[in-house]
Amino acid sequence: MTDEATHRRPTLDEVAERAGVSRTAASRALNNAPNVSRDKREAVLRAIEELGYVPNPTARALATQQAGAVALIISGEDPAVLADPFYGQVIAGASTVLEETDLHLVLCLATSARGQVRVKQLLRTRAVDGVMLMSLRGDDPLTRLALTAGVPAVFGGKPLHGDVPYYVDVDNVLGARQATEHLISRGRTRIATLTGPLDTDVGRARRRGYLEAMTLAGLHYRAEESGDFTERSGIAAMEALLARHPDLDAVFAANDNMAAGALRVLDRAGRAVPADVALAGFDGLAVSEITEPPLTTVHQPIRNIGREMTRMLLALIAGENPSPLVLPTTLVQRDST
Amino acid sequence: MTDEATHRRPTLDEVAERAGVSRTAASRALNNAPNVSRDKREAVLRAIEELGYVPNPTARALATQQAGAVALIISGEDPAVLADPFYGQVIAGASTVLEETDLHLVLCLATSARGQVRVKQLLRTRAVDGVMLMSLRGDDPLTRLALTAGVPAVFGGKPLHGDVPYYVDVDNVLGARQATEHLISRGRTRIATLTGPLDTDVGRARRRGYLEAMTLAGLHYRAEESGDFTERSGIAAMEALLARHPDLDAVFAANDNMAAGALRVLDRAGRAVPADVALAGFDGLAVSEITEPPLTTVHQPIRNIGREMTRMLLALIAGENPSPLVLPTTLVQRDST
DNA sequence: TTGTAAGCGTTATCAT
DNA sequence: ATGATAACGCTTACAA
Repeated sequence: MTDEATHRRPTLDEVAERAGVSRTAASRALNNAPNVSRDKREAVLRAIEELGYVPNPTARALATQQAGAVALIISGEDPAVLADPFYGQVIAGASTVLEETDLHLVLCLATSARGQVRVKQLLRTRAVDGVMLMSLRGDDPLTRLALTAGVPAVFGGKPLHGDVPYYVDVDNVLGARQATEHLISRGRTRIATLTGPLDTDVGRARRRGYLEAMTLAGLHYRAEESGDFTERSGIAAMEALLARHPDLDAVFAANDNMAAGALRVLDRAGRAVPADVALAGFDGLAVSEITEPPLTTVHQPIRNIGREMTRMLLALIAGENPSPLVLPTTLVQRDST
Repeated sequence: MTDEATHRRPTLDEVAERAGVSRTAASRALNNAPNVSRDKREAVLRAIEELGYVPNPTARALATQQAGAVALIISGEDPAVLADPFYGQVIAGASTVLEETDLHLVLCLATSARGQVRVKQLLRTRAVDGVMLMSLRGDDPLTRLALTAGVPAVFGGKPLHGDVPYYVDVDNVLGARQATEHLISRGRTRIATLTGPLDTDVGRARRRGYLEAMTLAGLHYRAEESGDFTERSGIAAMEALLARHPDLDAVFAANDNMAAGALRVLDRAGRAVPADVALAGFDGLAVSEITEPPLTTVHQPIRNIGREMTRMLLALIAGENPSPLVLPTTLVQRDST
């Protein structure tokens, strides 16, 4: 009603006084506890209304020893990781779940030395009630830190080293195997792969899926280059691959960004896709639909990953003991194969 | 050192006791205030070290009346807006600035009814020391709310209605005009435009730039369809455009996502780009590089927008009175024109 | 059902 | 320089 910009905000004491009750009663009414009489409660609510009272979250947090927030921690080489629309989806998924609670989402990029330090502080000071971590490298000190910080932690994708009790992942091995088997079913035999970073579980798992499929099919052809999931790295890796293995007739890229990069290289090299070289990616990002030709890819339910990570964290905070989750992937065939 | 998971954390009182000083002295040493003797300070720091003390941010926040966090509020139709890599860049920019402070970043999606309510509460309860708002629609109630909440607020892009004192924007009119003039310089005369949402400033501004260029060049051709900055909407809009104005020879799309969609439609319709139809976008997102042909686009320094918004907010919080900022754009010519 | 009083862990004030 | 003492605004035993 009135301009609240300059007005000092009323406290619960003032509400209580106005309602003619004790502060305790006011608090009870505010948090609709059972043990308040009808009339007192109404008096309090009226006073709250009249005074425009809003509770002070910080004071409440101090009293209840709950921060009222959870953090999403994104590790990685540099802040540019966020350019990958992947994270936007995860965040969106997390948000929709948090909306139903009274928890806020704190976003932390642990992508620089300074950022790592800040995350460390976040954990040590227990400034949040729980954390979700993504994109940890094999030797990321954050893994151990998160596990010993005494704060509920769930991981998005298993870290490479160290067993973590709570995580949400997709079956990367199976997905990659299916993509490779699909390429094989299209009659390809000289199938190469563009791997992700081999110091991450996801990078290794997708490579393993490729190898499994090749082995199971009795194919002995092997050709690989690794990248870091960016399109740029896909370009470099594909160039190297083409130089070293000019006879390849198919490529399984560990994600869509790298596949998009590979596509450009193949294009420039005059290799028709899929006629000369069949190409499959992983993720099911928007980019896979807009390339020419659109990419066959292994779709993973990214939004769900964010949702499920958050649900798991909430369960953990509530004192439950949720089981790790492995979400399914689905092969989406498009014109690149 | 010890497993802190179960151990109760020491308080400042305990530090003081251990150091044999008053809590006041301990507090002073902790925040390295000037008025502490050398030996007392050292004793305190030693005690802090030995006890593994970390200050409680909530208690500090209550005492100092500062939340220790700022919020980035993203409005929009649905949570899918985050799929746009645009926001990832803004977030990355904001993070790099916040890393140098002791402020956390709270991310809020005001994309659902529930989300709007939560943002409202965030503002009313003053749970953060300042807010940055993006993607507000013309009639977005958040605009007024943010301005009257008594919390420092900076806007990313001017809201359509209502003058806001603090914002970071790019010169959308000029950028769009340059893109259109570029198309004209390539000999095109029947230039159409795919606009953004016309209830946003950015949507209208880019349309205006198009109109200005056409008028200045004495071109009377007019053709437009509007979308919502998604690739999907670009497809629909381009289809409509092509149906109604089959004679067009160039298109200025209000952003790269829509341009990418338009490209697909043109492709399917057998219109060669740029031979038959020249196509330009806006943003300079990664997508503009990977289409075939790559897109001519108006590049805006997205990362900087996040950085500058944050800097402006910090200045505001510090009690300064920063000036609004309009960042420059640059035309990047690629093969689509 | 009600209220008193004791926290929660800091910082800020004000004498000394 | 120093240290009581009082905020900060809420929750929660505990007693009545």
